[in-house]
Amino acid sequence: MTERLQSIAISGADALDVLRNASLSQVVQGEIEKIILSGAFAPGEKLNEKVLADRLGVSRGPVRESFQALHARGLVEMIPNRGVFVQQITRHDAVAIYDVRAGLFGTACRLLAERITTAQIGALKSLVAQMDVAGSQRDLEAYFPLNIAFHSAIVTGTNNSVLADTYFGMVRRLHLFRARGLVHGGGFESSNIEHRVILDALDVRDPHAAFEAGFLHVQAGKARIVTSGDGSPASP
Amino acid sequence: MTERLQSIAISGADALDVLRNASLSQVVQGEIEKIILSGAFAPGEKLNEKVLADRLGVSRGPVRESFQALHARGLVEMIPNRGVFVQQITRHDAVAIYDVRAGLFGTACRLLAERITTAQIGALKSLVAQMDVAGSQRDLEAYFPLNIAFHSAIVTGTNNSVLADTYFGMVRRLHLFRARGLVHGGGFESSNIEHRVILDALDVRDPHAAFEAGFLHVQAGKARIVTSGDGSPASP
DNA sequence: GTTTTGCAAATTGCTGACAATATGCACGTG
DNA sequence: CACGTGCATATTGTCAGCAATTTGCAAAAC
Repeated sequence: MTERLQSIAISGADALDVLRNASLSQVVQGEIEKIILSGAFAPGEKLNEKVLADRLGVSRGPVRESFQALHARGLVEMIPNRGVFVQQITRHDAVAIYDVRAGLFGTACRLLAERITTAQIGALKSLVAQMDVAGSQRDLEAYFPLNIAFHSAIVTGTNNSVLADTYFGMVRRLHLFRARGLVHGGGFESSNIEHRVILDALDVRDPHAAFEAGFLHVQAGKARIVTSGDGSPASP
Repeated sequence: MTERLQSIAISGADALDVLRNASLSQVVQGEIEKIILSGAFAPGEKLNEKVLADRLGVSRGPVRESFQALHARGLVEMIPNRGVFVQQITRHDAVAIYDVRAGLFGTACRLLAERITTAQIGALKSLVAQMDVAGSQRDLEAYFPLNIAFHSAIVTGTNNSVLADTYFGMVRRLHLFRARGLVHGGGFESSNIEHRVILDALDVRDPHAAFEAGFLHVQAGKARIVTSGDGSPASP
C-alpha cells in the first residue's frame, strides 16, 4: 500500500490524506483531469488505459472508472472498442459552451443581486479597483487571477453549489479550447469596464440589470474567440 | 455472449443493436438510471454493487463504472468504503437546482428569440393552443406531455446541445425530488398564461423579455415546491 | 502502382479472485 | 441495564488474466 501511494504522489504531496476520504478512482480522476487540462494531451489525442495506469501506478480498473466520470463531465470522448480521447472542442462547441456559461453567469449575477451583502459588494469593489490598477499598468500576470477571483466571488456568492459546479464545469470545458492557444488576453481593458457595470447593478440590487451585465460580459469574451482563428489544427 | 445479452434485455428489447454502438457500461448505466428515476430505489437508499450486477447479469466492473458516471451527473452519492446511495435532494438542493434550471431555460428563451423561425413559432403556438384546451378541460393527462413538449421545443430549438444536456440534467435531478411526491400538478392554469408570455416575447423576437418570461416561468414552478411539504420523509 | 487480403500485435471489455474495510451481533464488563 | 469489545460476515476496492475487437503491416492480387 505504501508503494502505491508513493507512486500516486507523482503530482501531489498530500496523497496520503486524500486516500482516506476519496477512493483511488477519485484520485486517479483528478490526476487525469490535471493532465488533460494542463495540455499535456492535445484534444483528440488518445488516452491509453495501460499507459495511464502504469504512469499512475494503478491497474486499469480505476482508470476505466475515471474515464466514465470524465466523459460525463464532457472532458473526454468515448468510442466503444476504440478507446478514450481528449474531447475535441470545435469552434461551434466553444460558442455553445460560452452561451451556457453566459447564461449561468448572468443568472448568478441576478440571484446575487437579490441577496448580496454590503461586505460582498465591498470585496467586489476592491477587486475591480485592483484590476483597474493592473489594467492601467498592462500587467496581465496580475490581472488574470483578479479576474478569476471576481467571477468566482459572484458565482460562489450565490450560495448555490449546483450553479457554481455547473458554471465551473463550463469553464473547465472551455480550457480544452483555450489549450489551442486561441484565447488570448486581448481586450482586458474593456473587460473591467464591464465588471463595473456588473458591480453597479449588484450595488443597487437590480436583478434585471445584473443578469444583463453578467450575460453580456461573458458574451463579449465569446466574441473574442469567434473572431480569432478557426480552431482547426493549423490550416495550410 | 448471447446469454449475456438476453439477461440485459430485462427492460429493453433492442439491446442487441445497442451493444454495437455502446459499451456494456453505458447500457448498464442507462438501466440503473431508469431504475433510480422510476423511484424503485428511494433517495438515500444504498445501491449494492453485487445485487445490481446480478440483477443485470453482468459483473461488478461495469456497474462500478456506471456509478462514476451517475455520480458525475448528480444522481448518486458515493462514500468511500461505504458504498453508493441514491442522491438525496433536500428542499434546499431542489431550490438551487430550480434556480439553475430557471437560468438555463431563460437563457434558452433569450437565445432562441434571436434565431427563431416562423415555423418554430407556429409549432409553439400550436402547443400553447392545445394546452389551453387541455387546461380548460382540467385534463392533466393531456396537459403534461404538451407542457414537456413546449419546454423541450424551446430548449432544443436553440440548437445548443450543451444547453439542452445541461437543462435536461437539471430536470432529471429534480425527478429525485419529485419522487417524493411533493410536486403536484397544481397551478397548471396559470402555467399556460406564462407560456403565452414566453411565446409573445419569442414572437416579437425580444431576447430581454424572453429571458425574463422563461426565467420567471420556472421560478413559478419552484414556488410551488417551496410552499409544499418540507421534503423530509414523513415528519411526525 | 494501387488496392485488397490476411495475419500478428496491441488494446479494449469484461470477469473472477484477493485484500482491505465496514457492518452486525454475540459476549463480556462496568 | 447501558456500553464497549471482539469476531464472523458482508461489501467495497483493487488487481491480474482471458476473450473479443481493432490496428498495423506485410504480402499477394489486380
